[in-house]
Amino acid sequence: MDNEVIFFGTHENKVDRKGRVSIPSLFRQALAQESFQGVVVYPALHGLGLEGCGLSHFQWIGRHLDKIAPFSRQRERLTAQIFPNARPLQWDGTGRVQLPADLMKSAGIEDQVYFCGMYRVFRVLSPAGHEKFLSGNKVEDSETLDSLFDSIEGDGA
Amino acid sequence: MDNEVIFFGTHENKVDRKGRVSIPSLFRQALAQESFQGVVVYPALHGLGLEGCGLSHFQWIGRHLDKIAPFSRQRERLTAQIFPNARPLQWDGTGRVQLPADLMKSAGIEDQVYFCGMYRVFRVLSPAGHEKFLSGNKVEDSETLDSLFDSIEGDGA
DNA sequence: TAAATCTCCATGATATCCCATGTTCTCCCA
DNA sequence: TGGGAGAACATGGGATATCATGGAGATTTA
Repeated sequence: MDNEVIFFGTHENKVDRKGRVSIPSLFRQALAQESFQGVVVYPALHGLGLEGCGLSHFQWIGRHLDKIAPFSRQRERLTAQIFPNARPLQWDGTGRVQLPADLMKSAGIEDQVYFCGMYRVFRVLSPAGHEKFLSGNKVEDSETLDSLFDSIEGDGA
Repeated sequence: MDNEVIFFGTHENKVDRKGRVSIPSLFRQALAQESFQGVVVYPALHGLGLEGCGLSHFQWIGRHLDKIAPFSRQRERLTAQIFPNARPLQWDGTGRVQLPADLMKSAGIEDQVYFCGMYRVFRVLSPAGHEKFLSGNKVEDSETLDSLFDSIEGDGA
């Protein structure tokens, strides 16, 4: 697949006093061929900041939930974490969206955010959250990273 | 396969004061039939300089991630190692890309780089990094080299 | 009517495009 | 085999476009 949506890089942007923030141009380009010209944002599952993606990937997340037993506790918890607080945010002519106040508050975001490309999704973090994000995901030595990769099954190709 | 992307050789190029650098012509030729006319660059996993490849090889890395449970901590950590620091760099009409300042800094690159073809990927190294790269990968005795080669399985053909 | 949201325009910084130059490499012919 | 013409390549610099950002005014919502 060619025009796969992939989010790259770390982008530091400002939130103005109205709560507006520019979606990084690279992210908008990645989402260019989506029918919905905007992003879906929700509190990150691992508890740090917000997560966002295009609408079609958000729908894909929903389909994953369908695989979980319908009345299980796990399904309820995942669903409850994502959907009630998720918002579709359409960007304006200059590529900005309005961050809802409650999401900003829950992520501790004030006047500065980091957008971290995370493959099919991206993170939106306050400066402090970004620090935690970096230290929390640090891999101590390259051996560990290799072994993490090695634990993935090969594709036999 | 004919049009397999393989990177050969070592190429020494300059970084101009705007942060631009020519992608070696051989590398561009190798990537000629990729849909994205550029390279994806990220900090090398073994901690020395930058690594780069074509978009399709990078997507192949992504497909490895797709095998991991989508909401798992392991997936998050692996993704966080690569994507926030990866950038797609499209070359211009003269074959140059703009190296992002943060990547240059992390690799200690200033005004000169070495491109080292490494089969499916390539390295981008500062002069000092290139020195370390050479000495770090030196094989002390032929016994060791033999055992490295012996560890490769034949294809039975 | 007040508050919030959206649209539009201005601006500085940055990245990209475009053209020019010198060097090296390749090819061709004497 | 030597030399010269031409092409390909790396590189420099100025012009142009894009991007993030701030603010004024219009529109909507409660």
